[in-house]
Amino acid sequence: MLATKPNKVAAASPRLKRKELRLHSSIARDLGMHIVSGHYRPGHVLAGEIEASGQLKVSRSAYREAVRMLAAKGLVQSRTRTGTRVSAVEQWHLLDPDVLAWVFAGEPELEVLQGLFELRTIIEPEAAALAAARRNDKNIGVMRGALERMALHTVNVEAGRIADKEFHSELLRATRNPFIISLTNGVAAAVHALTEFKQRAQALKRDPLPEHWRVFHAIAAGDTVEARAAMTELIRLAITDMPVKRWPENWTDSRLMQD
Amino acid sequence: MLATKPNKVAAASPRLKRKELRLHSSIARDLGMHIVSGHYRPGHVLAGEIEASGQLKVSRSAYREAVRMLAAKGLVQSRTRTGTRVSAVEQWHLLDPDVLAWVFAGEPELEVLQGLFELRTIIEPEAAALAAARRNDKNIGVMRGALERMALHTVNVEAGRIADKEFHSELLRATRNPFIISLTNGVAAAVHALTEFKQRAQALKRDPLPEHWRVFHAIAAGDTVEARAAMTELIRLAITDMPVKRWPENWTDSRLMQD
DNA sequence: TATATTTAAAATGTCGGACAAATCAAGATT
DNA sequence: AATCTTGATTTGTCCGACATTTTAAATATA
Repeated sequence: MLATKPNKVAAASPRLKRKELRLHSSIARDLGMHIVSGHYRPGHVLAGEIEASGQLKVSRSAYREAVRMLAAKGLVQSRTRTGTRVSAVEQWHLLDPDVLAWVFAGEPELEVLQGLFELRTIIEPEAAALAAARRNDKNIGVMRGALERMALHTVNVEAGRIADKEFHSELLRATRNPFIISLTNGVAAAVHALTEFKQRAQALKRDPLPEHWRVFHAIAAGDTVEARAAMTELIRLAITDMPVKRWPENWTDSRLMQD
Repeated sequence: MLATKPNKVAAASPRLKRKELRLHSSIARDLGMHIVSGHYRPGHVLAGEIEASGQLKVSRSAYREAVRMLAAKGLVQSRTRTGTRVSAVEQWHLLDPDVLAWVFAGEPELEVLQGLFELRTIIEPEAAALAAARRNDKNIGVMRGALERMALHTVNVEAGRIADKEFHSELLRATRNPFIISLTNGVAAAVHALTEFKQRAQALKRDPLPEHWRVFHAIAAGDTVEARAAMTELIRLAITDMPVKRWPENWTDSRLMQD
């Protein structure tokens, strides 16, 4: 502990690896992933603080702080004497960026995939229309830059996927609607994980750039109608790109363009 | 503090008053409301844990757990040596039920009101259409019951507002989309606080029941087109009911029915 | 026997103090 | 001038104790 001051050899250390989470955060992440993955089901009562923290070899304080974080995200609920139990799925804050990322870190179930695309189909075309009406020059610049980097790297590598994420984030930011912007972080995280998931299954054959540029040009031109249509098409193509054998029933019909 | 063991006299105490939050939760609530209300602005560094917990007369542990909860909701970020600072608004999880409730507990700013209605205008008509396509008998029963209680109490009293909230919650639940359902708790909390806000300003003159029944009947009949239209109208009326002097510019035009 | 009351237990909640780790700023060294 | 060292400050972690709440068992009571 003493006299072993680490010398400064590895100064330019490659700390790009991971975020180096604090203890309580990494406990929350592990526990959270176990919960959303179904390992701990709703209604399940976690081990008591003493036992759980003992098994994890951490202090009760750190463990409690982790549980507080999960409770803040609606995943668990603590009561005296009863213990800490996993909440019903309806209580989960599924749009929380962390929760969403945890959900899509594993192999998301078909219904979940479908649910996310459904939400995107509802939100993003209207968001694109709003963005077309309210974007400023900075928004346009960031979006163009993101697309150029996306073209440079392709979405088959991490840098390209990050650019993709930034494009969508900046688009939502251009709506000037704080609630829609708040969806950004969550949905962006999910889409990011999702693209990774797609990549795991198979390299993307089709080039997704053209539909992105179409959305961009519509927004840059301030054409709300075209922006809405372009975004609808972009999401439709993204759905077809998913390595899913068969979407349930007549899914896309039952919802879109009913009128 | 000592030797004053409270006897069990007030056994049947009227604890219906409040939820009797735990210490850490009430600290988080107070701090959170100060943050979202603008009392602590983004970038502001909170007092150190020792000082802050000392001023609040609570232990450092309880204070830290409160901060963890706020961090889980994206309101603050803690770093060693730097301290705990209020995050940028874009980082806030505005759709978190607690955060949303805190925002609308005060006098929400016009832009925020506008943002929420904008989101509802986008989401809820499509949600109503989905609900019409996927609702089951239980959904219909709950929604009918909620509307009947709403008619009985009117939205000018708490019981009526709760019924209103349940109607919208059950509607979103009927979409069978977990992400949309997750919006439930948040949006419902906001609408609830909002109706209270409206009530504070003036008792509602117009009876909101007819448009609710129209949505209900459309969903019960499985008519997606009518459900979408009815919900659009319901929200439009809700907007006109808001005690707002003047909505910014040509707000509703710039967005809806552009095509 | 059935009911009500009391008692005991078990879990989270709160407290206080101590030390560790990280990080920034200023000072010392080369 | 640049680098290294040192120190100070703040959050992070650990530990141990007690309080509070709630459930369940035990006991007394009708």
